[in-house]
Amino acid sequence: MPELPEVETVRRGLEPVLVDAHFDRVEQRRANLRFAFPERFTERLTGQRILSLGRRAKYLLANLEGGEVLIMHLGMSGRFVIQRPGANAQRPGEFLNEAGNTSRHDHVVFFMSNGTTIIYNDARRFGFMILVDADELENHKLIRNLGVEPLGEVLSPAYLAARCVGKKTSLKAALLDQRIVAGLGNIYVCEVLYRAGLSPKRAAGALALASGAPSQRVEKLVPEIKAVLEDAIEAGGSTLRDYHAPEGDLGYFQHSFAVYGREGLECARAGCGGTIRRIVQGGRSTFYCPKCQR
DNA sequence: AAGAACTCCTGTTGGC
DNA sequence: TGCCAACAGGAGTTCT
Repeated sequence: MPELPEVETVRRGLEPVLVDAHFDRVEQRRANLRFAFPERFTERLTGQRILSLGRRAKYLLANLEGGEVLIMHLGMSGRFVIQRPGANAQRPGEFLNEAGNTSRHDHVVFFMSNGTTIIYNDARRFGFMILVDADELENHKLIRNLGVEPLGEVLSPAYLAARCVGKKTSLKAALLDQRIVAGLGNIYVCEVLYRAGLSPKRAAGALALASGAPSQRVEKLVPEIKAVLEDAIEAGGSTLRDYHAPEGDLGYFQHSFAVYGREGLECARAGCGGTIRRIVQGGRSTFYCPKCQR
């Protein structure tokens, strides 16, 4: 499901109900998601107070008072649902499928000391939760190879050019590579390349000059990465199929897509007149305008 | 060693 | 209407 803007929206939704609360009880309803749950997962959480809820790339990081960090990843279909104390126990209608029930995909339930119940639901089970010592977090194999946060100062044209020098892989694949820029996913890469006027098929190495210095292309690209993500966060992320923020709110950035999901439609760029195409790169859909993205 | 292909899993959708 | 292949916001692992 979620790329950086959706994960950040989820983080902001969970923060007020998680931070400073304790886990009164944790229900773990299966042995694994994408990975096995940690040993004694529920025992290690129970009674712990959450000091803060952070985000790195598409990972949510709950810092626990006892010194461990609960790392949560939503995969493709993971989501959190918050039930307020005293609220009708009925799940929000938006979440009900034709059978009137999605509870078979409710894999983890947090019962918090402030009375809220937080349900982790994940139909495809590509998400996961693990626990690591706070001191080990930066060295953890899932974290240590992540590239820069796209919204931080560190992502500059010079950085991206340096990371792409000599790369023969496509610009699309390079931007999806979490080791280079951490947090972009399939939708936002398409949107970024459109805004920057760059073909997704172009070699990533074209972002650097022969000297390794940033090219004009990357000077254009980097500000668009930041702008698209900021716009999407501002909009509460994108709602496709079944994505919801934890309170059930819908994001609305999907109404701003210029290319994603728009195959066959006319390019919206003034004076372009091209037609949006869908191609497959690395087994995933890429949407772009062949006329104005070069 | 880079880059591409394959894999995990379930639900929805679109074409016949 | 029903059936079934294609596709879905991710990314670790395995190949070439």
